[in-house]
Amino acid sequence: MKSNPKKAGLSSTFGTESTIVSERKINKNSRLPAYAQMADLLREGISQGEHPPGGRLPSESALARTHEVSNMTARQAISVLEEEGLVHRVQGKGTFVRKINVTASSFSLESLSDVLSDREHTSVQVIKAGVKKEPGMEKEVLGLEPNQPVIKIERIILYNDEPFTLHVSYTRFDPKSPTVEAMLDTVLLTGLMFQEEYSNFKKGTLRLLPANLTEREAHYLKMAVGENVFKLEHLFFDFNDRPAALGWFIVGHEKMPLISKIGVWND
Amino acid sequence: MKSNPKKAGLSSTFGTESTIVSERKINKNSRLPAYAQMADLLREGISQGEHPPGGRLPSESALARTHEVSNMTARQAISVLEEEGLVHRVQGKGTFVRKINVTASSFSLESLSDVLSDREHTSVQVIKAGVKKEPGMEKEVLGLEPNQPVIKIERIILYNDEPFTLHVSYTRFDPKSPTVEAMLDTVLLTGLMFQEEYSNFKKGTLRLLPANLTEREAHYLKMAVGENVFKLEHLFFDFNDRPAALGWFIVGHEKMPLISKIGVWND
DNA sequence: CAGTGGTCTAGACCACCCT
DNA sequence: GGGTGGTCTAGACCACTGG
Repeated sequence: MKSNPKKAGLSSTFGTESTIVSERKINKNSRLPAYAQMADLLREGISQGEHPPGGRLPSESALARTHEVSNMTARQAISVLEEEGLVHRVQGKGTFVRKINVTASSFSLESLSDVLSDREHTSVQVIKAGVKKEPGMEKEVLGLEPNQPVIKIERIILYNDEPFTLHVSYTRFDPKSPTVEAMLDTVLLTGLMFQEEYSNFKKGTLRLLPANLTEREAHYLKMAVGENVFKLEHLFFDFNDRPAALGWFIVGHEKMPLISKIGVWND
Repeated sequence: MKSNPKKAGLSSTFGTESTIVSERKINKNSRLPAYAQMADLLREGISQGEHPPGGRLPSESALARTHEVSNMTARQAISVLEEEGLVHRVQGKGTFVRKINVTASSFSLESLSDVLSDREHTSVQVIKAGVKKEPGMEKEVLGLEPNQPVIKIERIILYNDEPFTLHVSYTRFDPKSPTVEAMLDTVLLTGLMFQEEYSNFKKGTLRLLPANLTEREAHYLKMAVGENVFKLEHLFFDFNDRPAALGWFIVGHEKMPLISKIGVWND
């Protein structure tokens, strides 16, 4: 199918050689599971206008009947499309093809992940690491008194020996905690950013912001002062639900493209 | 549980009144489905360290046995946690508790959606609308000759009569197309941004970028020149897979907070 | 009321992993 | 081979929607 590109416009859908997608059979001996084949058929049907945006899909039981599978299998097929954001179900009414919508999309950090999990080509360069005793807003966030110490680390993560991102973090210094070493490991070196994650944190929040490079940041990242970059703030909590570490990454947007596809992509 | 906050640290998990989460029964007469109750129990177990990060959950059949439900139901419970990003399954090996990881998160535009779908408090103010005949890079993207016309629209979306976002769009002008009106409707007024979406596009890509307000943008948005903002670019394709509309939104980051939660949040 | 999606069962067989 | 997740069946009953 995908190797036979043709003009598949709304009006040319029913040409002589084109088959009605919804009538194609599924092959139960294929390595591809029945539900996946069925999802493909439905997706193609949507793509070719057989089920227009806003329209209703055949009911689950009808689909199960025509494709000769059980109810649960048909349901699973539809679930695939639902997770892709292509359809949505309404109990008692039916399953409807979603109309395309910018606000329905989401952006993942996998491009960041791809780079950082590639240990072969990634290295870390510590700029500054030590105990900070002066007051600061980070202590407020971590629930500490102004005179309690925190661990501050600044480092650059390099990819192919080129600066990729700058990471600043503040971690609560609590020698009584058995997890402090693990936290340090997490925040300092390997954790948070490599495939083999080491984090012992329970939960966290992230916030993405637009920013401009400061002189200092630009220096370390070998970029121009004022350049548009992303600032990715993080705050992590330990298993006692106490804030335990906060910080942020500075990374150029061309190094971390945030792209999202919506609608029906058949490739 | 949630109304009884206590220090539930790793070492204080097995206090006198706390029960081992995994041994609590599910109530088959509850309005809450069995799989959801089971997912809650597992989530709580993870939250309290019963299943530490990196550890393996009991097998699906074991969980089905101990909770006295069928295999499929236990499986569905685990699927909930998997969709939440809390566990991941490996065929032949087991289901494992994910270690927390910044790069695993994703950011949705629902804060934007919330505002734009609130028709009560939203209005649109068109700055400029017309046919552009001069060459421009937008024509290249749309696959047009330099002298073919495009429709250009600039408008502000207001929320509670305050400027919320600036939208610029270029749409292919193709009077022969039966969908051109629908496209116009989509891009101009209601579509793309309100709950009742009208889009007849098949697919699209979005890209999020950091930017600084230009003088012109700042003027219309009543913000300061140079302020850090998000630029959300979009490109939509019609059902013939031809690029049909492109444009971008400019929106302040405080109006569109991009926040993501990761790990175990029990609330 | 009939039709829809949502949940659930008690099995079955398969693909995969490890020992 | 034994354990794991992945797929699948042929039903059942429920909750919700709309006429």
